[in-house]
Amino acid sequence: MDMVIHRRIESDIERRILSGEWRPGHRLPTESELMAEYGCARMTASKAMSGLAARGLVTRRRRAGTIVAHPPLHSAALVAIPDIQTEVEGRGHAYEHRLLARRVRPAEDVEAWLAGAGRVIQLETVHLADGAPFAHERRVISLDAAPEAEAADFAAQPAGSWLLAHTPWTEAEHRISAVGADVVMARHLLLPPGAACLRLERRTWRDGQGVTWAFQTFPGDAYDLVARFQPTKA
Amino acid sequence: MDMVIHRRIESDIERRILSGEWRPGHRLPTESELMAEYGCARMTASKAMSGLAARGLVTRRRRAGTIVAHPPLHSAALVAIPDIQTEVEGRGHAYEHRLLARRVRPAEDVEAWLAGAGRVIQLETVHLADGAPFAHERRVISLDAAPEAEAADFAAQPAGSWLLAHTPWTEAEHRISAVGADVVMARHLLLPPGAACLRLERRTWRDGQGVTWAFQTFPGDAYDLVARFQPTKA
DNA sequence: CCTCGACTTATGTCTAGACATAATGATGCC
DNA sequence: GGCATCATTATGTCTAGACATAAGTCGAGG
Repeated sequence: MDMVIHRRIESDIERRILSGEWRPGHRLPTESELMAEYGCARMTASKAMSGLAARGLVTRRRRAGTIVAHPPLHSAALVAIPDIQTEVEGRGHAYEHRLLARRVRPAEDVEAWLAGAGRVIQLETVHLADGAPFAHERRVISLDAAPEAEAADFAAQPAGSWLLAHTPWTEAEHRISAVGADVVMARHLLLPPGAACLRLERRTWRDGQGVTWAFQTFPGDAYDLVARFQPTKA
Repeated sequence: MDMVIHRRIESDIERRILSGEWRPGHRLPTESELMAEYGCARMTASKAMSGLAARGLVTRRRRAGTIVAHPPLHSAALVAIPDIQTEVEGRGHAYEHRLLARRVRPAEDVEAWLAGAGRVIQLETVHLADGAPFAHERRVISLDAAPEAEAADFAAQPAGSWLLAHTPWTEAEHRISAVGADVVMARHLLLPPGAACLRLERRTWRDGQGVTWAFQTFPGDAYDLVARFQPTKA
C-alpha cells in the first residue's frame, strides 16, 4: 500500500472489526505490539488507535487496553437539516417566499428560554417551489439576541438566511415529529385539514442566549429527511 | 487552567471562533506561532489544530494555512435512532410486542437491493408500551444475509434485537417522513384512519449485502425525534 | 503581459525518547 | 474471606528534532 502508516494500521484494524473477525469486546493489540508488527514508533500506533477511538469503533482505557466497542443500541445517525431555499433550488425549482404576518410583542411564558421578559418578533411565512407551497413556517426571534431584526425586511430576505448572516448560532436543537395540518396551515399549503405533515421544530442559541424558535411544516408527501450512518467505514 | 496543553489551545481558538472574533475565512496562527505563544512543541500545536479540523471548525491546507471554516448551509445534526424496546423501557413503561404475521416468500422487484432473487422473510409486528400500541412495524429480512432467521422465533424476541445480536449491520440508511395511517395500521394503533404518523424507514447492509428493510410507524402525538447540534462546543 | 520554473513556507507524517496517570493484579495483613 | 497496599502496565501527553508534500510567491525569459 502507498498509504501512510497510521492510516494503514487504522484500516487494517477497521477491516478486521468490520468482517466480524474481532467482535465487540475483543481486546486489540497494545501499542507496543503494533509498534513491533508495523516497525513504527509508538506515537504512530497511538495516532491510529486514537483515530479509531474518535470514530467510536473502539474504546480505550488506561492500563485496561483497547477493545472493540459495543455497538450503541440507540444508534445515532447524521441527518441533514436543510435550509429551505437551498433545498428547493438544489432540486432545480425556483424558490420564492411570502411573508404572511409580522408582529412585535412581549415574550410569552413558554418563550422564557428565548427572550426572558424581553420583546420578540413573530413571523409567519410560506416557502414556495415553482410557485407551489413547499413549507409553512412560524418563527419567533428574540430582539435581545438580534436587535437589528426589528429593522430587517423579511419580505425581501427570509428570516432563516437573514439570521444565518447576522447572528450565527452556536447551539441548536431540532425536534422532528408528525402533525396533522391545522386549518391555517392547510389553507396555505393547499392541503385538506388534518393531512399528515412533517414538522421540524428548531431552537437555536448563541453562547447560551436564545436566538430563535421556528416551526417548519412540510406536506408529508412532498418531503422527507434522510439520515445515513456508516458506523465503521470512514 | 489545569487542562492539558493541546486541549487548552483548542478551546482558546474555539472560543474566539464562537465569539465571532474570528469569522469564517479568518486565517489562524500557524503552528510555529502557536508554538511560540504557548511554549510547546510543534506537534502539540498540530494536535490541537487537527482536532479542530476533525470537528469541522477549521479548514487546513498545506502551505495555505488554517482558516476558520465556513458554516455549512445544510447543517447536519445527530439524531438518535431508537431501538423501540429500549425507548419504551427508558420511559418507564412495560414493553411488549405482538407478531401479527410471518411469511417466507421470494424477493420482489423493489427488494432487489436486499436479496437479489433470493428468499425473504416478511414480518408484521406491533410494539406496545404498558399495553397501549406504541408503534407498528413491517419488516423484510433477507434469508441470504441471515439464513438463521428462518428458524428464529420472532414471537419471543422482536426482529430488531434478534438482528442486532445475530448480524450486526455496517451501514444504514434512515428515512424520516410523515404519513397518514392506512386502514391496517390505524386499526392496530387504535387511531382514526389518516391520522398523522411519523414513519421511520430503515435499510441496513452488512459489507454491501442488504440485511433488512423496516418501516416503523409511530402515532404523531406519541413520539418525536430530537436532534442536537453544537457545531462548536466539544 | 503571460507562462514556466525555482524558492519558500505551512502543514503532514514520523521517530525515539520522556514522564504522567489510571486501572489491574498480586501481595500481605487482619 | 475481606481489605488495604503496592507494583505493573497500557494509555495519555509531551518534546525536539527530521524529512515529505502541496501550494503560494516571485523572478526570468519569452
